[in-house]
Amino acid sequence: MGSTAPARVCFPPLLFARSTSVTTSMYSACMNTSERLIESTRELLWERGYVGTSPKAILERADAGQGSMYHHFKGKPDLALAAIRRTAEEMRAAAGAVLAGPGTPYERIEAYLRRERDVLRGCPVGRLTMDPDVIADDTLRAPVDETLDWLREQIAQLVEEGREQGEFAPSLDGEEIAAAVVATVQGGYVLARASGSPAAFDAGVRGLLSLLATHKN
Amino acid sequence: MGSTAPARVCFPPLLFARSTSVTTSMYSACMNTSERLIESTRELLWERGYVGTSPKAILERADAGQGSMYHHFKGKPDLALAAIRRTAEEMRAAAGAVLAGPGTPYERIEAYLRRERDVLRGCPVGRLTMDPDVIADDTLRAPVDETLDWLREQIAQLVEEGREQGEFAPSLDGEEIAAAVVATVQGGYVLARASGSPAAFDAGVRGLLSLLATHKN
DNA sequence: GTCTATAGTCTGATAGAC
DNA sequence: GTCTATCAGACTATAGAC
Repeated sequence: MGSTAPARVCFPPLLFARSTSVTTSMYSACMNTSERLIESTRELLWERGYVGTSPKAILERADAGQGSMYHHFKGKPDLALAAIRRTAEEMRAAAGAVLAGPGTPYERIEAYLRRERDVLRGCPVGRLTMDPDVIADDTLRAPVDETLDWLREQIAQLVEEGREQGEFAPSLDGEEIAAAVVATVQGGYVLARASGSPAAFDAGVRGLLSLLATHKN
Repeated sequence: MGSTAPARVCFPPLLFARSTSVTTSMYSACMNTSERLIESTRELLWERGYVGTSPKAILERADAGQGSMYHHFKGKPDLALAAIRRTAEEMRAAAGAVLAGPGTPYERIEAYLRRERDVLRGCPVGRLTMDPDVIADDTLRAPVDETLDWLREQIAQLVEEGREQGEFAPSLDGEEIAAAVVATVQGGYVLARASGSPAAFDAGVRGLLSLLATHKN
């Protein structure tokens, strides 16, 4: 067994915060170069966005040379695409698990809204919408669009389900409520980061839930 | 009267979209250099954020040389601060006018939510929260924080007023509803930019209003 | 006040050795 | 596969002429 051992993710990569600037990635020992490049890019895209992330910074964090990056990927956009797709997929899985979990439709929407989050870091998918180079490139924007669209659809179906079961008032529109729910989360990150505290995020979630709760029968 | 004529804003600078890339600013003829630098920076911060905006791009859009910028401002952060402060002030004035306008508390909140917006451009204040260099610098973050905080306070007071007048249910919490309202707007921009269409923004606003409306008596 | 010239660093990419 | 060397251009700032 040498350096060509199958890639195994030792740590759930984006689940631990990286508050300190380190030269060698904590997981550099247990991933191949391609994986390290993708994970480093995912972290940097989350922290600094696409425009604020340079190949040099990616390579330093991944502890790799220029050649490795241009061997595995066509360039910065190509590597970013791989990173964005993986982040989108991860978010879909995490949100899907909560939304498809146990409980009534209201309870599952509440579980999604109250789901544990690293609020001050923002949403790794949503933040990309503020990146001009991501929005300008349909290929980079697609995973972002699809993920948020999928999320709204899931919640809209849940609202419709709740209406049919009589948990929600018949007057509610599934797609509109879903958009309000997802927007409250995405906007909650904005308020939290502006104030430097998660309090505003939590307040927004409680506010929306208080409005939604009184529509239950 | 020469080039030292008092600065007069010919066009409400940020109210017309700049879809095309131009070398000379439309308003370059009727502003002094300092003003042009600030207005160019405001545009670029809105379009590309702080990290994505270079002094070179600012100077080209303002039709000014390096020397002018470093004469009037200490550097990029100093110029950005002036631009951010002005944008924050403008947003406060615009939102304040609607929130202090005619109508019941609900109607004024509705007017704020339905207020005409260039949705796909996003919020010139809120988008800065996704900029790592803005969040890392308390001086740059302050105007953003203060503006969004002020906005939430205004809406919270409006909700309290509506409760006292019997328009809203007593169970509603002003600060929570205010956070949900502002978050819905900020998150609406995210959804709209992801999908490339203002539809999701409008859906979220309608969803929130439909929840809030049935709390009226 | 405004300009150009210059500087040192970073960006994003290519070439070619090992 | 991975590395270093190299490159043209951009980034941010300073110096000094006008």
